[in-house]
Amino acid sequence: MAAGQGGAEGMPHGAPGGVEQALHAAEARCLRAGVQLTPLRRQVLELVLEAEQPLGAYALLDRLKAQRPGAAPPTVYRALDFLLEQGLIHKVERLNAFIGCVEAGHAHHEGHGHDHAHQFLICRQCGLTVELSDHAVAHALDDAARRAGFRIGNATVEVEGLCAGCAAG
Amino acid sequence: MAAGQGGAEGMPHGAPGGVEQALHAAEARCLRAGVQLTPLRRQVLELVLEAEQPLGAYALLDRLKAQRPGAAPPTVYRALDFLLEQGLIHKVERLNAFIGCVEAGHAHHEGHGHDHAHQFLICRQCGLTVELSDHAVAHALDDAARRAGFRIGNATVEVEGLCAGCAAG
DNA sequence: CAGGTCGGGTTACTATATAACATCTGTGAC
DNA sequence: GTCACAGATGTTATATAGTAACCCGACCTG
Ligand SMILES: [Zn+2]
Ligand SMILES: [Zn+2]
Ligand SMILES: [Zn+2]
Ligand SMILES: [Zn+2]
Repeated sequence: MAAGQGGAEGMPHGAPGGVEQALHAAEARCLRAGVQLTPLRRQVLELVLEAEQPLGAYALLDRLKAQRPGAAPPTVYRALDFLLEQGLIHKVERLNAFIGCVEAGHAHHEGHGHDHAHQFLICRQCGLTVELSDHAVAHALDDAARRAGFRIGNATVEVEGLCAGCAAG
Repeated sequence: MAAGQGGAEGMPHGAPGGVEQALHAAEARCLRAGVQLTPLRRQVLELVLEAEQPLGAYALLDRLKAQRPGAAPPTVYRALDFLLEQGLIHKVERLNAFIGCVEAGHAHHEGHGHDHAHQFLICRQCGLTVELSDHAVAHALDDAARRAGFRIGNATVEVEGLCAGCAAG
């Protein structure tokens, strides 16, 4: 954790006021999917979206406790499971942390539901984490797996490196 | 953990008697690198290589205790750190588990040392885990990262799916 | 009013990983 | 020789991540 870590109002990856917009999109999406984006789930999603870096479950729990003193690990894990199932967030395996899906708000992707092909670029210095949806990567991986006789499911693709800012500065 | 989990004498990914060969290759490699493949580290490497599936640190610890009753978590984690640094094993992030590097014994790769580009295919049903070194995947990832302004470091690429055997049966 | 489903509270626990300090052993300086 | 140092391991305690199990209230349905 090196760079700007604003409390609750940090500047997320997408847009400054994009959190509210993303929350509304998530509500609409859950409505269409016939699942409930309850206040708790919405709160957890909001916490994930507000952070400009992936947050661990216990970091989320700490923040959640401010609004919901009784919160315990299962509280946050259940909400995270739901959000993962709905494709609203992703887990970054290398960090044991969670981050909002950048595609979740895009109308033209709403058909996908969960598990679209994605990749993460993680800056080792400032922690900046960027989500890509690179088709070339997805296809190369698909081909390679097929050649090995595998029927493909979800893929975890996470690259550690230096972001443009940190490489320059 | 679903399929055949032979005790200490399982059939590894490569060859039946390949474990001894791999251990000798590892010794030679460490010698050349000027680092010590101590008995403890060698034992841990052997345990990793004997399993035909990735093993978690505590599973390794249990097996290690049979030979080394005093072993504790740091014992095995330190050995694993060493083996990771030397490129003799990899960590499978999705499983929090460790597996021998298939390249480690290949003479023509010995120059690389650690962190060669690799990918894992993990069967969700039988746990079979296969390591690939697909250049097309590596290049696609490299390109994508470059376009995003990232200077690339290590990549974690892990695909969950069904192996040929499980897809057929 | 049952009886079912779902979300969530609560407690306790398991699993994964590391910090910190102690001990031992070999090596080179003096 | 012995002092100082580095590397490897032992030892104890703790931090971090994730789950199981049980309960309870809200809601719907017959
Ligand atoms: Zn996404
Ligand atoms: Zn950076
Ligand atoms: Zn490898
Ligand atoms: Zn299989």
